[in-house]
Amino acid sequence: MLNPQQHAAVEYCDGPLLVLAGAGSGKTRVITEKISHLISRRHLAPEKIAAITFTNKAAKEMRERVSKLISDDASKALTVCTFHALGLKFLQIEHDRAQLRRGFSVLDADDSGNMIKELSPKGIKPDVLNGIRNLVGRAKNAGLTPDEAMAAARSPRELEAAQIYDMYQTRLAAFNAVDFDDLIRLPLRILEADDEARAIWQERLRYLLVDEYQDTNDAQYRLLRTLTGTKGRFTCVGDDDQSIYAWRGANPENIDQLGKDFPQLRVIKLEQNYRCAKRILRAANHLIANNPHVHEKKLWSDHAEGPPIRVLECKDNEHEAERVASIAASLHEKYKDKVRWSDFTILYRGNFQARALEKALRLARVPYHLSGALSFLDRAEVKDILCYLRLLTNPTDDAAFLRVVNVPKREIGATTLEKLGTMAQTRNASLLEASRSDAVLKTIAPRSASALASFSRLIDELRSSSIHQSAADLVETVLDRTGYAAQIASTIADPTLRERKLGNLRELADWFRAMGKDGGRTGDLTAQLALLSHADRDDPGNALRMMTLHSAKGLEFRFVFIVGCEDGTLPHEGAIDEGRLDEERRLMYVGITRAKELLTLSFSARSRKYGEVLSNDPSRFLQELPQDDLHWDGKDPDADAEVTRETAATHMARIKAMLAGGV
DNA sequence: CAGAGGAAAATTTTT
DNA sequence: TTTTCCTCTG
Repeated sequence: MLNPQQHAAVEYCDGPLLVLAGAGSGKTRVITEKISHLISRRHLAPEKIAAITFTNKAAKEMRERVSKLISDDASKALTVCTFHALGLKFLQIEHDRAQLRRGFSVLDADDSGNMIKELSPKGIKPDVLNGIRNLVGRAKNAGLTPDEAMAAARSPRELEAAQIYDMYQTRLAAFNAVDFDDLIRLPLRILEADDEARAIWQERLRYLLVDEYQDTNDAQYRLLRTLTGTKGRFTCVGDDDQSIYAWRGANPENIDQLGKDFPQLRVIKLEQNYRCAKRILRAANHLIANNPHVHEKKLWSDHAEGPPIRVLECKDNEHEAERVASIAASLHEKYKDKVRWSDFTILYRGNFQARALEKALRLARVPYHLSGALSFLDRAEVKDILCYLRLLTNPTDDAAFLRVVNVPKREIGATTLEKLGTMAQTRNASLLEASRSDAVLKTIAPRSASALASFSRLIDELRSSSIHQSAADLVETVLDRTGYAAQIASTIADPTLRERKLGNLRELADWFRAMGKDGGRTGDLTAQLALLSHADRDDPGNALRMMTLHSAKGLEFRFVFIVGCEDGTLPHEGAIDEGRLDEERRLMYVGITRAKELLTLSFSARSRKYGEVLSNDPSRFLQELPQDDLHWDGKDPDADAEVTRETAATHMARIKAMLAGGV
């Protein structure tokens, strides 16, 4: 049953709509119900509807939920994907207008980061390099061309970044490749400039629903605006309190921009929380009240009060991990029939924090699933094979060429490649083309030249056989014909490791099989896979989930642990230094509001960084919580059982004194 | 050109 | 402490 506000949000389809939806207020429900409503009551064809999310995980979940409301055929025709995936789809159809050739490559963040590094002065300091990457990304997200970025540069550093941006785009064009930002920027440029394309796409997508709207950046917002035209056939759902991506260019002010660009905008607030126990919600509201607010909203819940929020005070990370693991295990034991492992989650600020937890969970025999950390798509062997596929479908992809030319070892080293690179550049040819040319090969040492020649022959042979093969079969062929499989067999002594690598490659083939069910070119599938590079393994099963606070957004769990509640970790020290505490606070808010029943916060007095021991203060956010709802558990492990409540204020003072004195 | 061994850096969050 | 990168040797 929908509440009146949700109902109104679903029914209102005549103009632009903004839904300000607090945490746990049923916003995904509104979107899925609305899709169903548009199809069955408004008779809109499902292929003309697109629901846009920010993560693949959210897209997957939304598709699952909506498929229960509509027919299979309708579900298939519907577009449910991320902004980036929509951009990719656009470019694959409109590659001519984007001046890309079919089979263009999508570089992941690693590839593009490395390319910018190569274009920067060598010996550059890592933080300066990161600054450049940031500035380049910002220019792209603002929808600026390299020329515009150079004109807009206000400092020597910005000018340098703009020049690197220019070289970077030139190189991408030469490689027939795009990066993540281009997946938004290029479609936007085409739609804004090309009336015909705009008309086609506005007709093609008649209604847009955007989830997590507060995370849109400027380019994404313009894309939305351009796609929906002046009529504004869209529903945006967002929550300014859950804006946690400003660091990568998200602009939460897009929420206000909507009202300026669409004066007819209707705004509906969802304020009833269906997820959290009263106490948990009170803590969240209390915390977030410390942030400035443009849109006041008062979230309420009619759930039970719930138990106090536990705060675990620990000696060090290991101790913290052990306690969290043992509390989880005893809860699971205590409520055996009523609780599943998948009801638990442990959240943290940075992926590195998972390490200590993993160890403790293994020891406690708790089944867990790590989401987000080095997925199999990030593994070297999988990336190698993907680069082979990229090179096969896009012979000008020099980045892929460089990655695989000497894998497995073919005696093609740095000197040879440098020479090849210069030759290719003067002839305006790709590296693969250059290594096919006799004139080029003549200038290279005979041994290396013949190695290069046989490599290019190998690629050409593989390409001709690739035409008749599915992507999954092609993976097998590549493994076999390139000698990659043989290399794994001969060079890796450890049988477990060898099996893991081969298993990863088999899984890659499986992915292609699953993705290619409805057809699709190998090149297109490879590009799609680049977008999945993180965290989207299928069903983790009945296991405790561990993830960063960022990737927890949109999810809910009965039992939530947030570890590392220390100043310097959460809030992160960089954020403290730069005075960006609001976003850190929202991150904590997101974490707290994931919990339905039980919330446990923990911090440790000491932690090891690079082997060095540091002492921490408890997170300042702990003091911003309603102290009456907290239950402090001291360092003594026995205290984990049942502890007398101490007033939080005295306890906090004692901890501070102890930290100041000790260590 | 490849592998070994030692020095230096690494930890914020993601499409 | 662990991982990555660089240099040196065969």
